[in-house]
Amino acid sequence: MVYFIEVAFANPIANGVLTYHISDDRELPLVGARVVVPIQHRQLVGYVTRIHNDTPSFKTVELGEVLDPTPLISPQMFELAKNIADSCVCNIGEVLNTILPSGIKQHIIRQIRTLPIIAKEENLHEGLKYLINLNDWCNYSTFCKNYNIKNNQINAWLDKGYIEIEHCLTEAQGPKLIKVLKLNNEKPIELAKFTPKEKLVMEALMTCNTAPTAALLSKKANVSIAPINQLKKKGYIIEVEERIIRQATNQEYYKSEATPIPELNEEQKTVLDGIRKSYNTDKKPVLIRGVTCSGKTEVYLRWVAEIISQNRSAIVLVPEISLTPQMMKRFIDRFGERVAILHSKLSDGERFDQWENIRRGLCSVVVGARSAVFAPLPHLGTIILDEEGEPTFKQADSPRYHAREVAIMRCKIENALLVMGSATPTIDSYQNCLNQKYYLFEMNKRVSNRQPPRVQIVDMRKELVTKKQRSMFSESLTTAIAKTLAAKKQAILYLNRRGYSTFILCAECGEAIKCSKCNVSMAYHTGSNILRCHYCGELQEVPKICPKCQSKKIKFFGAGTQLIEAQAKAYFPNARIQRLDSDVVTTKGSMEEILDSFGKGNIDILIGTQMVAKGLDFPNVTLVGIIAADNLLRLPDFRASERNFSLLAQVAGRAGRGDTPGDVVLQTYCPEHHSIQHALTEDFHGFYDEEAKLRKEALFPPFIELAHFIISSPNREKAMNTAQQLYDLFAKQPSVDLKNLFGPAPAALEQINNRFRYQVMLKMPDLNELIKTVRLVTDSLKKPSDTRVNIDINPYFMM
DNA sequence: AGCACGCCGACT
DNA sequence: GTCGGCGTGCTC
Repeated sequence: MVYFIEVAFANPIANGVLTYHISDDRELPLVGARVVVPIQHRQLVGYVTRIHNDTPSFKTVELGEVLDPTPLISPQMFELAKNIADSCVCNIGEVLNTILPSGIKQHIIRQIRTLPIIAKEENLHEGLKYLINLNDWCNYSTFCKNYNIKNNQINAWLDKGYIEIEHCLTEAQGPKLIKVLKLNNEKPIELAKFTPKEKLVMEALMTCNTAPTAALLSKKANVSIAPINQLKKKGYIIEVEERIIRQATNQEYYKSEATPIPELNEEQKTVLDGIRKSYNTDKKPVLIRGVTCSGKTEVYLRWVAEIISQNRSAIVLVPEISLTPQMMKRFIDRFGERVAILHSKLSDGERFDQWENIRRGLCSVVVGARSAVFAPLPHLGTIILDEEGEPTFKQADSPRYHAREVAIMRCKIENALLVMGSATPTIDSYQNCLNQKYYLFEMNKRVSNRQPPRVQIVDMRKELVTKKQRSMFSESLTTAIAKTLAAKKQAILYLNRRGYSTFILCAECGEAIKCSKCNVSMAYHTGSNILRCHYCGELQEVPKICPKCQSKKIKFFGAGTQLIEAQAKAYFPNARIQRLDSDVVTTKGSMEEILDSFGKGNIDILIGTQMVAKGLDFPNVTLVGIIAADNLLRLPDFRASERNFSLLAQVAGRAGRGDTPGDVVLQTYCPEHHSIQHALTEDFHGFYDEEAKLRKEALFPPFIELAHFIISSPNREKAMNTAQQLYDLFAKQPSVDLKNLFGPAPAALEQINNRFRYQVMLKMPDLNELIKTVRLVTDSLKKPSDTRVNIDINPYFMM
């Protein structure tokens, strides 16, 4: 019997899968295993997606090496990957590639070297001379690039037999090994034969509890490395390789202080009962809507403890792990070494180690950001999704999955329960509660009956008229800060920087300095005194004269956190002010350091972006100032109101977590907006009713299913034509209602990284029907190879 | 006519 | 992604 193996790749090649055969003397690989396969005259790593014996209509090639005798992807995870590929309308190879940590993945590289025959030749190419001199394998692509060698040149050399090319697998990150020293038990010790230094070394080694490295031992014995090497040579000491697990968490910061487990209040008990009931019956997802401070985290902790006691495991998904170190701390305090942390700042090696430990069942709890939903835990019992509405749970590039939807699918496959929580659930999830797809529990009481903060709205339009100045601090905010400082309390100033960062403008012609590739204003960074594009990362020096009108009147404008910081320092020269944003937090530790220092009261005013909004709990903070409460609303996005409401509620929740009630000063140019009005009182239901009505009228999710397409190309014509073609194909579909098909139109960001972008949008009442139609149409779309079509089903970012 | 370059599309 | 094929356009 001849078997055929279907293989998928990380980049969508051909129609997603290619078919190979395997000779009958070879063992069949398992589905999900990685394999090396020849593709034209190259080799590529792919994933086995199907094994069958229906002879295909085309000629097949023999399958290459099987990399994983036991697949890293379990059958359940493979099933999950299939579901994701289906619901995101993407290639399963892309999904499998996303599921595996990058540290584990090898890839194929090509190498080149010269053959002996070449010695007879004269007038050799510089590149060949280099290779002869090197007399070893050399990386193919670097070689071609360095000497600007074209493909036909390589082929000519191959024909003449000058060179040869080989494909080989790179090393995976693998476990980290260190060399440690041990006594050789087979060789009896004769003290008389040792020199004095050697004696010191042996004594030191014998007092070690764990095998030391050579460096450690030399330090301990207070000798140089030389006597150690001598002892190794004589055979008294042997060197062995030992695997170490890289330390992924900052132990110092997370060291527990053994806080007693708090009693649950009635509300918390009710919620926990509800979770338990769903788990023991139909396992419908549970949504906890709990106001800030209502004690959701304690409910999670108790629930996870119950799951662990049943010998099952838990995944806890939090927005972005670095944003909520306090949440991590609480899980580590409660569950200690059984907790694995997965976050974006792990190196490939650290990630590999964590992943491997998880897969072996050494951890019962995984806390992590979006991609932790793929953590390979055996016996999964529950997934917890905290802050369900956070946009970071949606992946921005392919596969454009939402962690919530993946969690739902995974729980179904593994017979586990999804528990979601949020102070401000998305309209989508709340609607699902109303439709009985989720169970809803509400927590309206604040733990230990803390008072909600007093909120004051400042209409910045009036402020501008009366004060006629461009300060970002209103009268009310300045007064409130002064009062807070006088009372020796702390303040947080929050700024949503998006679309509002500092940029540079010519006062003469009004032209902003724009990125040459993306056509957006470049952001100005005070520290490095340089301009940077937020979309492609391009750097540029601040020009002395305007590139358009040659005027020298270049002016700084806008209000990033840096400007706020500068203004705050001017207003309050005696206050200790610290900025906390992604520019400051570049190293692993500094976020924790800043928060630590803030917690200890060494900072009076903390100024920041999103980072200060999430889950921070500092009792001494009595004032929160929101600099511009309506920034988000200017984005072309149907979820903007929802996000704004949620952000404001969260930021406001930072005030008054101690015994004194807090104050919130909210500065805005549109105080009447419903997202701002309801945020005042944390009135989710009021907001929900209004927003749901608006969404229903405008026909946006969750009242319809939406597919969004970005068509991009370096060539404007091609992007436009492909977008038009896509529109026309949809228009021809009987299932498509023309009044629910939009575009083609220029995308909100028309040009990014030298690519022109157009968009098309399609709405349909039924999700499965939508996915089917999108798959059908995009498969039949003929497009130039440099033109890309990004598909996003129920998008979160429509830029 | 001969060659260089760039675009297109097939790859199992 | 990557290479070969082929069409276009320029030069001798």
